[in-house]
Amino acid sequence: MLSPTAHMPDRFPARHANVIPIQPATNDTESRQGTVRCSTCSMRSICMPPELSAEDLAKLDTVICSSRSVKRGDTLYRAGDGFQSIYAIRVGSFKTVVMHRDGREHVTGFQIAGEALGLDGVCAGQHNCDAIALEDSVVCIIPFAKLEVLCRELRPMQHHIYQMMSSEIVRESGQMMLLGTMSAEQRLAAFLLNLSKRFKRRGFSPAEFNLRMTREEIGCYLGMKLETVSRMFSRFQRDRLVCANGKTVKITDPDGLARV
Amino acid sequence: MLSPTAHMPDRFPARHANVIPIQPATNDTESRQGTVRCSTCSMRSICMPPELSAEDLAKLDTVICSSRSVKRGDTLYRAGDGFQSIYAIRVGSFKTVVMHRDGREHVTGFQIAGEALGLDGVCAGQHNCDAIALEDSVVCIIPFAKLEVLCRELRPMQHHIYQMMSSEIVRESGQMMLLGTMSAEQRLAAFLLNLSKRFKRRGFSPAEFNLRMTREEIGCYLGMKLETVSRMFSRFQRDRLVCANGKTVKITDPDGLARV
DNA sequence: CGAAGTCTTGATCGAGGTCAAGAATTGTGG
DNA sequence: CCACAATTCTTGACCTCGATCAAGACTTCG
Repeated sequence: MLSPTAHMPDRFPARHANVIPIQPATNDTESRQGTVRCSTCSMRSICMPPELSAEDLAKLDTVICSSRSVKRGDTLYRAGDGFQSIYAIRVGSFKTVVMHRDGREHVTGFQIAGEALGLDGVCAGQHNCDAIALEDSVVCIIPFAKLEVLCRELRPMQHHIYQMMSSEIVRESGQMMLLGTMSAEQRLAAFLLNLSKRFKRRGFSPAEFNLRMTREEIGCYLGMKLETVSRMFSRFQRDRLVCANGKTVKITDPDGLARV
Repeated sequence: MLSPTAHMPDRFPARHANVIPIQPATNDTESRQGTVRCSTCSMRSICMPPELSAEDLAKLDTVICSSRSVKRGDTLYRAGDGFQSIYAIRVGSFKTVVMHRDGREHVTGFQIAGEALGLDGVCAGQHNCDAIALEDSVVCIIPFAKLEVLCRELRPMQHHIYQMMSSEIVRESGQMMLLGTMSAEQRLAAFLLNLSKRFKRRGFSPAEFNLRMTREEIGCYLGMKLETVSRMFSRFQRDRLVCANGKTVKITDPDGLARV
């Protein structure tokens, strides 16, 4: 584990996050959002295990007590940055990007409100990818060292973190299958249905939503070129499966889309 | 049924170092109820965190105390099987395969001695893929519920499990990048160099080793057809980067391979 | 030994990449 | 508010890498 004195990359203002000592609430100098409380957060049913008692939640509030705003296009963290915290998205959305030394980029995921960021950093003590906001966003900062302490006390939290990491492993397996075996058409269909499902889970319309990412970013996630993404959208439109107008997408025939 | 001793598959000539099963120091005669001891296992430096005390190891021995033999071609677990344990490979190697309902298969990983299997099961309480032995193998059985208890007591173990899961996330990110952005030639080169590195880590020759998987399995892992795998091997041979003879591979120009 | 599985190589084809041009959308400053 | 520049998106024409089909060689094993 990195020592608490591990230096902060200078592109991050030093007041950020993890250097804040073990002190509850009031001190979040860097947050533009004020105090964060899991105990009263509307996203809790998505972020946290259901079986936490009021007492457990109080403990949680001492660990997760600061947030951070990230403007569209800005990075939450970059590959190589020292790892101190994981993040839960409160508002907005992100993409995670890994880069090969030759400059080749690949989008490994899109994350929306209620989802976690940064789990890849535990492994080597430094982040493995860039996390970039697709729109103005707010994240809860979860200092990982403190979380580990908490997880030794609260069995449900411990299990929940294992589940979160395992889910990410399973998600990536599915994405590998998509990239390894599906046609461009099938990939885009799977992508849209997956987004739809996640929006639905959060109480939004599964049928109509706004894409926060460009065709190029979608392509980079699905392993194809932006022109191909555009062509597949046109094909779906022609086949009356979706009605796509720029970033606005309306899924008119989800079953048909699933059968592609 | 289960063979009492892990034997070396005789189809592999003995002159290749890594063919010799990576034998733990203890003589473990058998499956399932055979005694396994992390405290005296030669793989421990690969499987476990270094900072465990003798006392910690004794605790570990109460959790990880049985092993299981899996014959070539047999499954350790299947997608859908209830999740109870994770596994550490003592001897041999495996592939993990996810299947789409339409029958499409994708190999998500190859695991060799010292590596873990089954972490994908935590998420939904059931395994997400099939784990199939590529050769006669032996795994340590690690009951996950007991491991969780242990991790609440032993900080280094707790952190180690987080690291293992995070490593898997990072590994899969890299594989997604490979599948999403690289040419067939680059994929095979990256695959061979990755295997080489893992063998080296275990004290075997990084330059010469035996593939335990078929061209088809490699292709299914790298998102290409077996014919393409074969063609790429021939191309590397022509360019004097590797000397491939069926399953025997000798990397003659690792730098050249990395530059592909 | 023969059968089944695995590997190599050639010939051909097509999905998706590349290049190009123009349309639509978004953002910015006056 | 509009004008205009910068992104982003769509569509067409063409080309390439890797898939597909096919045949034969080699390996493994009962």
